[in-house]
Amino acid sequence: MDIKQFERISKALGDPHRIRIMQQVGKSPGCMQCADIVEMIDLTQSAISHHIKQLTESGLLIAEKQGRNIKYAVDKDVVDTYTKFLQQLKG
Amino acid sequence: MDIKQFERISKALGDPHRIRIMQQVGKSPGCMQCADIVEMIDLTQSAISHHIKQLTESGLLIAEKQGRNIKYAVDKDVVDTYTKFLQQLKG
DNA sequence: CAAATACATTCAAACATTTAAATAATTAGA
DNA sequence: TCTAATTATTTAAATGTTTGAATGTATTTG
Repeated sequence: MDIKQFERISKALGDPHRIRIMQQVGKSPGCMQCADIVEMIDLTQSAISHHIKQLTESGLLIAEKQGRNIKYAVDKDVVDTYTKFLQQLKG
Repeated sequence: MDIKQFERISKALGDPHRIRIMQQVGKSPGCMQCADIVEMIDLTQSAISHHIKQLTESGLLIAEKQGRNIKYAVDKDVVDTYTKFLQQLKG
């Protein structure tokens, strides 16, 4: 992982709404849809769409289109790679 | 670790200068001083002081005063606690 | 095909972060 | 004590992020 992607992921994790989205998607393996997230968080659909975009663009979430819905999942490999970079900071 | 501290740490890690500071402090165990960081990064002393403040306030760096210098070290426990929170996001 | 559903995009306003200049505070050494 | 060295703070400008309203784009269903 390069420093730029580490930065992008850290930024994506630096917002309470996005942290909550990650927690919920993590808990609901494979079956979390955007509409569910909209119900869960007190923001407009637009704002949530922006947040999800940051999470998918950083690589933390994988989006899979299913008809007119989208299913999200946490990319565990990305979390692990990020974790490794982080651990290296300990020296 | 609560969600608020996780957010603070993520934010602190969401900047390329601060990532570099973490990397260098990690590599130079116990003997990194502010002046060394100022030499390393092409920013004013003021800007670097602000960045270091974010890193210490998030808990990532421990500052130890030594005369008129300050010695920095990575708080490995904080990194580990953050890592655990992160791993929980995988579900 | 028309209407409804689900999500994305554009844009502008509100808000937050980053940076440097100037200045302050603390400490060491002459 | 006076001066130099090291780090912190205040302030203001520039830049970046977050948010919602409005609108757009697919896709399903009647």
